[in-house]
Amino acid sequence: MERAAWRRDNDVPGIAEDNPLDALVGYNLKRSYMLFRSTFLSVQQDTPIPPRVFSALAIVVAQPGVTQSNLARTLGIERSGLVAIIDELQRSGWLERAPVPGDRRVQALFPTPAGKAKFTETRSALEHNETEILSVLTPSETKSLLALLQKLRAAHAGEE
Amino acid sequence: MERAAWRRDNDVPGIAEDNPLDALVGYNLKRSYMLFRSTFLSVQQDTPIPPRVFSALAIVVAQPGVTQSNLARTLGIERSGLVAIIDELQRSGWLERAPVPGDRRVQALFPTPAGKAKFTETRSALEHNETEILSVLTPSETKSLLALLQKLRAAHAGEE
DNA sequence: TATTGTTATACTCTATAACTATA
DNA sequence: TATAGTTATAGAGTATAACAATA
Repeated sequence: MERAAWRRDNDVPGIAEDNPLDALVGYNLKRSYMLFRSTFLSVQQDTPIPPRVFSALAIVVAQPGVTQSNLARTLGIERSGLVAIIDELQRSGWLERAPVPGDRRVQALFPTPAGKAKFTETRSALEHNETEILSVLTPSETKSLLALLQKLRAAHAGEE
Repeated sequence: MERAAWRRDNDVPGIAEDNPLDALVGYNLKRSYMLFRSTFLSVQQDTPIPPRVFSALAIVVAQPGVTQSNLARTLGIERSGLVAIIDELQRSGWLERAPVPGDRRVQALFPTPAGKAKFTETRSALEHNETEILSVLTPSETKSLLALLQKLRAAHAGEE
C-alpha cells in the first residue's frame, strides 16, 4: 500500500516533464484528436453515427451528385472502404445512389431530405461539443489552432 | 470522358470551400495526424516499430521502473492492450520485466542498452520527419501549434 | 488499357470482460 | 474488496487485391 501510494504520486498531472512524446507534434495531434473522438458518439441523439459516416454524409450534402470515387478522394480513404459507409447511409434513408447519364459505371450520390436534416442536427451537436472542448483556449487561440491545422493540411493536399 | 473531366475539375486543390468538415477542429486534427502517421514506419531504418510501440518504449526509457498500469495510464490506453506491446518490446530485447520487492503483483519495466539506443535512433528519425512535414509552416507557427495542442491536452488531462 | 463500383480478405488498433495472484 | 498483469474475444477501421461492367 505504501509503495502503491508512491507510484500514484508519480502520476504527474497535465503534461509530464519526463515524457519525451510531448515534444512530438504527431503525438500531440493524436492525443488531441482523441479528445474529440471519445465524445463523438455520446453527444449525438437519436441514431449516433461514427465519424467516417458523418464525414461522408457531410460531403454528399455539400456536393450533391458527387461520385463514390471522388468522395473517397475527398475523404482520403479507399473506394473499397467507402462502399459499406454508403450502404449504411442508404439503408438509413439518408442518401440515394442515382445513375449518371453518359457513364453507366458511375452512380452519383444525393442526400434525401432526411439526410440533410440528419446532417444539420449532427453538425450542430458536434459544433457544440467542439465549443465545449475548446473552451479551455481563448477564442483567439482556437481560431489560430484551426488556421494552423488548415494551413498544414492545405500544404500537403494530395499526399494522403 | 467529357463528364469525367467535368468531375475531375471539381476536385478542388487544398481546402475545398464546399467542404463543411474543414470547419471542424476534430476533423482537421485527424487529417493532420494522418500526415505524420502515414510516414511513421517508412522513415525508420532497420526494424520499424509502430507508433504505440515507440510510445511505450519512450516512456520506459524516460521513466525506468515504470509499471505497466502506470504506463497504460500515461499512454491513455487499457492495461490489457499494453501486454502485447510490452511482449513485442521484450522479444526484441529492448526492455525487461523485473519484479518489484514488496509487491509481487507488480513487474517494473526497464530499458536495455539496446532499447535506449533504439529509442534514440527512432526519435531522431521521427524528429527529422516532423521537421520535414512542418517545414510548410514558419518556425513561429510550428512552435505555436505545438503549444496550443499541449495547452489543450493539459487542460483535459485525465479525461482520456 | 483504364476507371467505377464492388467483394473478399486480412491486418491493425482498441475496448470489454473475466481470470489469477496478490494486496 | 481492490489492484496488477494477463487472456480471450469482439468490434472498429482501413488497406490490398481481384473482379465485372463500362469507358
